[in-house]
Amino acid sequence: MYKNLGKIIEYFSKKYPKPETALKFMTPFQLLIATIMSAQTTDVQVNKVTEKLFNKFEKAEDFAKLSYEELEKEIKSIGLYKNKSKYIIESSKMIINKYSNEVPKSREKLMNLPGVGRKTANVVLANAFKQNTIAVDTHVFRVANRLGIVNTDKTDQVEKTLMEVVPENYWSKFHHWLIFHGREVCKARNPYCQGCTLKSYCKYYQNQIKGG
DNA sequence: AACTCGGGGCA
DNA sequence: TGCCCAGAGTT
Repeated sequence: MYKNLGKIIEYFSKKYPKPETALKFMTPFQLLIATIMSAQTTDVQVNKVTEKLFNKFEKAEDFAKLSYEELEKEIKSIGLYKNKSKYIIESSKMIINKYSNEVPKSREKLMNLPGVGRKTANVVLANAFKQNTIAVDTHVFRVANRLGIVNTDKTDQVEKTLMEVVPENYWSKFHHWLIFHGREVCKARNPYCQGCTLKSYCKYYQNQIKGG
């Protein structure tokens, strides 16, 4: 058991009493598409395009009909739009043809869709299907390593260890907490260690002050 | 294991 | 205006 976890949970519970997904939840299909789009960009950028996009195109059939070029125009502002347009359209086709027009509810099947890796699959499982998972994005990965809750460069190992160490009823909250903390305080570059309440529990900070 | 895809935000 | 940020697929 990671010894500072109680303190960390206590701090986050106060600071973020009711953490929620930044991606606006719609249908499971739309959440899947929004999550595919969110790779290598921010939820803010994705939310800028989804309202208009889902107003024009609602269901898998609507996306399956589009040409790559048509969809590229709609989502250009999120970047990596050629890949993502292809992933979205091909995933839509696969959902229709292979999964009876239902977003699959298993991780294996979700990860079989183009553009869906483990992080995206876990986000969909957690938010669309209320399965208890910890999706490991770059924030979760970085913050968990810095705090010293995990010590690994393997994403799958971060997920595994967090699920072992964090009480199950906190998995979803913990996921959001590390993301918020990673964005606002424990940033990839120039983290605000001085103002961070968790610094006395943080391996990264302790190493910083030791190193000078 | 390294490379590719690409825009927005910010110093 | 150039650097940094954020996942998945391919080679």
